[in-house]
Amino acid sequence: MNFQERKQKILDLVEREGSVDVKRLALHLDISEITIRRDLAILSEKGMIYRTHGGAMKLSLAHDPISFVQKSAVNADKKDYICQLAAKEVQEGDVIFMDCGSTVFRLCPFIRNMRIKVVTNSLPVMSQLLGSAVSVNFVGGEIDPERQAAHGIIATEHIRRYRANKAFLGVDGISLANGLSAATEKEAEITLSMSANSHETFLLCDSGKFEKDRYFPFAPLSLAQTLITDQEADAEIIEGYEKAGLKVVR
Amino acid sequence: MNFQERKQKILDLVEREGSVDVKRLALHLDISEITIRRDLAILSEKGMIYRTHGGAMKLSLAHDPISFVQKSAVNADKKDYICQLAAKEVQEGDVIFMDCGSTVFRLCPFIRNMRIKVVTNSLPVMSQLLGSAVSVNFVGGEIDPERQAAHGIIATEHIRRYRANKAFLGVDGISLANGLSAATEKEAEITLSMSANSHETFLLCDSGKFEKDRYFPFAPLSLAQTLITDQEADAEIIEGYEKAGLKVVR
DNA sequence: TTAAAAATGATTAATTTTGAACAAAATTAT
DNA sequence: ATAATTTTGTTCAAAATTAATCATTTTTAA
Repeated sequence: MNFQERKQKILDLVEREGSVDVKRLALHLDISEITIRRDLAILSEKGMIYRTHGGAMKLSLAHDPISFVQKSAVNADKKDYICQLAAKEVQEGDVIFMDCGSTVFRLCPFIRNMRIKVVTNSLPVMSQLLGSAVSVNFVGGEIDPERQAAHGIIATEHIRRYRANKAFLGVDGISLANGLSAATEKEAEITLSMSANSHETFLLCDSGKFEKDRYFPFAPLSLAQTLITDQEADAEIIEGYEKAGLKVVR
Repeated sequence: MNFQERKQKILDLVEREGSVDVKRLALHLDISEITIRRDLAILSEKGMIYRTHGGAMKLSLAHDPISFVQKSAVNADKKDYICQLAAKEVQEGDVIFMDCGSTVFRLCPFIRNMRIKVVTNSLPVMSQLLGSAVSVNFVGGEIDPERQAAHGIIATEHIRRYRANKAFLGVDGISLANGLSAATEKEAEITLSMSANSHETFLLCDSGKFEKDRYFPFAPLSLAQTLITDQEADAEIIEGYEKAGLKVVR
């Protein structure tokens, strides 16, 4: 029994059963487990099956219903709280920008049923909103597979073609001294152009990022009109931001 | 029962019932409660469910997010055959256009490991190629949830910004009398602009579409240089196309 | 036929997943 | 509001799975 034969049988079985495990395959094909593992590794490398611990599955089954899944977010509950507040700011008929931050992503479930237009450079956001009441406009350009989003010249040009009522943007850091900062230039670029082309800018930012500066400071606090955060935010810091002109919602 | 399988069942149940609780899940899936909690935590962090005390809930009442797995296409094996041939035309370093046809989609597995640039307006194509060796450039614009692709003015403008070596395009109908035809104007628009901005145009078209006219004829046969098809194609018809100037590969 | 290369198997170390126990937090009942 | 109950987070250990290494067998090619 050579690899080609085993490959055929494995694929057959995966197709029929949906999932298989190493032990049973080894028994069934009368070959050692290590060889089965090697076979599975090759098949999954080629994108023909999805490798799981102890076996493998059909790709279509393992594929998440949302095909572009956000990497596990920290502070999921804080972010959900923030997004609930943010959703209240959205009205039927709005055209809104949404960037590719993990907080902004969680706004999706709260706006799915509204009749609005969303312009976004985030694949997860798009995939969450597709098939909902929301009309989605995706910003094109080179896709960064890491960030699952479009960036670059073409993307910013695309954004400039549109005019939105509201922009909902994440930031990686915010401080009185240095304003807004991002982990990469590319993200900052998107944030700037979305903000520039929308009437009102909302920052979605959990309190953990307050008074933290990241790699690339790119704008003063005055870029945004409103900061939406969680309830654990420090009162003094908030007061400082308010004095700097930000409306703080929490 | 591994995580992937449990995830399936949990999401299923959440979808059907609207909410679930840890105890029943543990019983039902025959696994400890702590593991269920960990599973729920992961799913909630990914934004797929809403975590509650003692269980989890569906995030939105809207129906399933669209899965990007292309519906099992008709004539799948013919299409795979065609794509195998098409893949031979692709060389390392190429920049290629791929449209949103179901045949073109099946080209993805054959080019995953090549170092090329793909410019596409098709979500399924992008999703298949993300995370592979291929660098993906997605055409922006309004997303048509039905067709899972970007169309419209912005999309065609975006395409015009790029210059590709090769375009791999599907057609819905092809005939000596009326040339190429499409099911919708939007698709035709994309086909035209991709073809116009690439050095060489390949039509991927199974023989079932030969001498069929669809709703919207939009271009002469001479739009393309090469027609790639399957082996069941009628010899006389092919001869006709060849006389009209098409190179036919099968 | 022999040497080289590829595939397979066995062993052990590392990693991942799972479960148990108990303190902390949240919810419910009184 | 307070106590009782439930649920969760955390830490650690056990079990299962995988990766890595090397020896053995099989295949291929000179």
